[in-house]
Amino acid sequence: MHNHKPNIVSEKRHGMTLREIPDIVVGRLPVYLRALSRMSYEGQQITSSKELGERLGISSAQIRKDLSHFGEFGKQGTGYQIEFLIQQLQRILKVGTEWEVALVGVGDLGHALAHYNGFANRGFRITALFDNNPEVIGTAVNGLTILDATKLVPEIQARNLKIAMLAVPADKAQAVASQLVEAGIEGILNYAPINLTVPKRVRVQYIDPVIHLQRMTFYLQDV
Amino acid sequence: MHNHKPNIVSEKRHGMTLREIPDIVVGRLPVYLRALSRMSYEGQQITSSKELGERLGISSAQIRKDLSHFGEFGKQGTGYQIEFLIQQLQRILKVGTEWEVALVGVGDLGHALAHYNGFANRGFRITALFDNNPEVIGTAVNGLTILDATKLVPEIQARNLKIAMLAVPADKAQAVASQLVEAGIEGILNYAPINLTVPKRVRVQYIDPVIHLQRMTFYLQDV
DNA sequence: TAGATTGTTAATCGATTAACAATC
DNA sequence: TAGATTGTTAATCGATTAACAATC
Repeated sequence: MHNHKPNIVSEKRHGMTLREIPDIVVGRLPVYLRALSRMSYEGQQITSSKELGERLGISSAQIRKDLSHFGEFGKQGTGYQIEFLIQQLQRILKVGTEWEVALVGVGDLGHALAHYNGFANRGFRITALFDNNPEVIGTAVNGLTILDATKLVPEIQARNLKIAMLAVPADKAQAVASQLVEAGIEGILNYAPINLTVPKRVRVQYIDPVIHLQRMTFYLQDV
Repeated sequence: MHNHKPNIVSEKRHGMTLREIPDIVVGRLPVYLRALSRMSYEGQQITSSKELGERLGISSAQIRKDLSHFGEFGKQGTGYQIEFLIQQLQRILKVGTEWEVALVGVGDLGHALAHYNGFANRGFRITALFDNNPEVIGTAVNGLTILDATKLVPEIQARNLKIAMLAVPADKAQAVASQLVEAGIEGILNYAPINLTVPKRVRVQYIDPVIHLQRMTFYLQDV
């Protein structure tokens, strides 16, 4: 049977009770972190829930409530020290140091991901590339040698990787995902336009541009 | 002031009343469509809300309720004709025919998107490429000539494009987005890791892999 | 001090689910 | 017919917001 209760996780010891963190709150924290990092990059030192909310199209109350699950990070009358709040969110999200990430599938998209410099300073670094195409195995992309996908399980185990990006064709995605699970991967970022079946302990996030486009066309006038 | 009510849209005339469709429901329809298309591709002809829900990790009641906003598409005792339901969802999402899409920024990611064959048959086709790099302007990618980004507004207007993908560096994204709005674009799929400010009538969807990764690491054990 | 903003509470609002009559 | 499944209702559950005491 499915568990239709929201996924929640215990986080803060609060007096004697343990609070639970709704998934939807966790989902907003990276967005807060990204906006705060931008503010910091632009030289700003302090912000308020009101300002941050206006930037993100979120109510100030929601931001304060979300943060309150984890502690008290602001000052009445003043707001939040941006650098401090960034540090706290990095700690909460466990992105204070870098996670090493495996990338499976080095086609066009895989190449783009391997070259992407947007992972740096945000907690991730691709350190292993896999493909099953004999013509590319052994070649280097962005300084990393592409490994044989048949060695995926032992290589990932040996490196103790916990996160993988999946950029293989849709009809290969489930088989590779199962291998990733076997190798001990606990989080999969899936670019294949297909729903994966994995054990409950493994987190899957989906990126499919068409899903986003179709969410927009619903609201557009037919041409 | 912000409008913090959920975005809702009138859709179905239901007796005398007009129903409103919550954003969150609209967001699930493309996921249903993708799964149904997969089932159809695999030769299946009929499904039920129970089966579809189990595939997606969603309750059957939710699927039935979501669909009920738009009409009655199933048969008691039998379930849903997959092809028929696909057609209905395509109509509702307005992806029965192809939308022409502009792509701005033909770097690594832009190349991958220009080559991606996952848009075909799902309602979208990239028909215009723009970049500001003189070395690539005029060259072709996947049969499309890259146009000068300084011509973005008149070109998009002339072609009457309504949707654009934004794959430029973060520090250029807001400026380009403003141009897209000026050109009459009504939906932007933004790959730059930054929040865009656009008029309310313009829909923005965000794709930032790091956001997804950070949503996963929250739940992982620190290494 | 006066003004601003936090963290939190309680109320409101909306989404999800259980249950079932209808019916294929 | 018996079994299965829909579409819908009402109840439950959870998320958001308004409001405000606390306090910087």
